Amino acid sequence: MTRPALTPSQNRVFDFIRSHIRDQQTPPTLAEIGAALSLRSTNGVHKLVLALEQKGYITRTPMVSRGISLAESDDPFTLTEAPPLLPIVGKVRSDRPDQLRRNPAGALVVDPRFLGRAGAASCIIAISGDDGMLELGIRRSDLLLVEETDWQQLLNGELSAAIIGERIIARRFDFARNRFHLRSSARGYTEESFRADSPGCHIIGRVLSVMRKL
Amino acid sequence: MTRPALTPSQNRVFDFIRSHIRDQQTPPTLAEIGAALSLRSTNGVHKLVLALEQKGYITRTPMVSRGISLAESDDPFTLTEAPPLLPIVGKVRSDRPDQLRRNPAGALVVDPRFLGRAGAASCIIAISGDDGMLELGIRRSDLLLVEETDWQQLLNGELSAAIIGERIIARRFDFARNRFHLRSSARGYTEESFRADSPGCHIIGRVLSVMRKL
DNA sequence: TGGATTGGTGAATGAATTATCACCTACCCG
DNA sequence: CGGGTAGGTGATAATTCATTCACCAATCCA
Repeated sequence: MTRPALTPSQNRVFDFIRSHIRDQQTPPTLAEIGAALSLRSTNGVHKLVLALEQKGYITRTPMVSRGISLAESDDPFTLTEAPPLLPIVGKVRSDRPDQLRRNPAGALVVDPRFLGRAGAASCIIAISGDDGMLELGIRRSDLLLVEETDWQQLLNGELSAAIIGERIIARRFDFARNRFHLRSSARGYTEESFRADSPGCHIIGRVLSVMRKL
Repeated sequence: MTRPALTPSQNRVFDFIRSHIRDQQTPPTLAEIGAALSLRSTNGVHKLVLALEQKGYITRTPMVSRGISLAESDDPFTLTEAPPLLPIVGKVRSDRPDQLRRNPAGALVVDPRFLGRAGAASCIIAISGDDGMLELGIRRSDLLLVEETDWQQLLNGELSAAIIGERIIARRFDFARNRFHLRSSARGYTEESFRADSPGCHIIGRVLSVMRKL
């Protein structure tokens, strides 16, 4: 990270930007920077900011107000890339799968490694509604990290999350003769199967991780 | 902090604002909020944001782009403060418990809620070495979030993590007649017991959470 | 039934903000 | 001296963004 040294003026601008983000929770506008350094013209600021960008101290988004962000690697503030914050799904019904992200019951910070190759945007946290996968160590009210996918993407035998009625459950997924077969691995649970277009069953995606607070 | 409850729509907006600030380091514009919630008009967003302000969830600066900030009281903690990064314990031996944090095999970001009342400084991530707590949904190689405590602090029956030899296991803890009794909940595992000062067994603390990447 | 609340669409207006142009000053350096 | 670089003023164009108005639909409740 050997970036070119900053001139005194550039240093003042950079310091101001950094503290503004920390204190105000938002980057400054060019005019605000100018006011802080007693500059009458935003153009002077513009050039200084441009220099900061070229030297790799900040990143800018063109034509966006306050489109300044600190370059990675700078200070503890941006140093750790913000870990994913996934929505926890609330009440849903199998016939309204579009409502999955509608009423999040909150959000959960997860380690990015739990996502595997999946993007954070396609992942949600669902709460297991039964003990049907007990042998696999998944219990009622466990937190399931689910990658949303079409059921067409699932391989037979993959661990999937599905909405049955108003309950979200984890099951092994199999597709055959136009029907889903949801296999449990716990004694006392029988296999359930649904027509692929049944409103009583919606496949959310594949289960990537399980978490539980004791 | 008894603020009026939020409607589902307001909740979605609030969550989006919070995560936007969190990972973009800048509050969203009305248009950005609208895009995220699939609203065509910024006016709808404007009204929702207005409601959030009136209910005391956010503060706004008029006529300022991105002039939204989270109201105090919405725990500035989880927001500003980076989520806990806990060390993952590497190889250890029961007779050298002081080496627990010596050679961490990495670190894991966890949601602060998994810690319960425990401080992040006293918590570590250990890897379960067997299936002795299968009935509880804990399996070999699961990640255990353990609060380090003296065994004297543990209540009988609490779920604890212990080092036996070179393996870390989760067990129910009981103390009687100067001996630890580590009870398994899985068939095929028998209770083990150790003298309180046995070098073959070290109690790490209590297990607060379990996580597993599939 | 009728009104209040909430959440929308769509469009228009103006303030806020960024980008850019012309031109100036000071300083360092070959 | 001449030229390059950094930093500045001032003005203006271009775009983003917040605000506001008119109107609509669903829901809840008296």
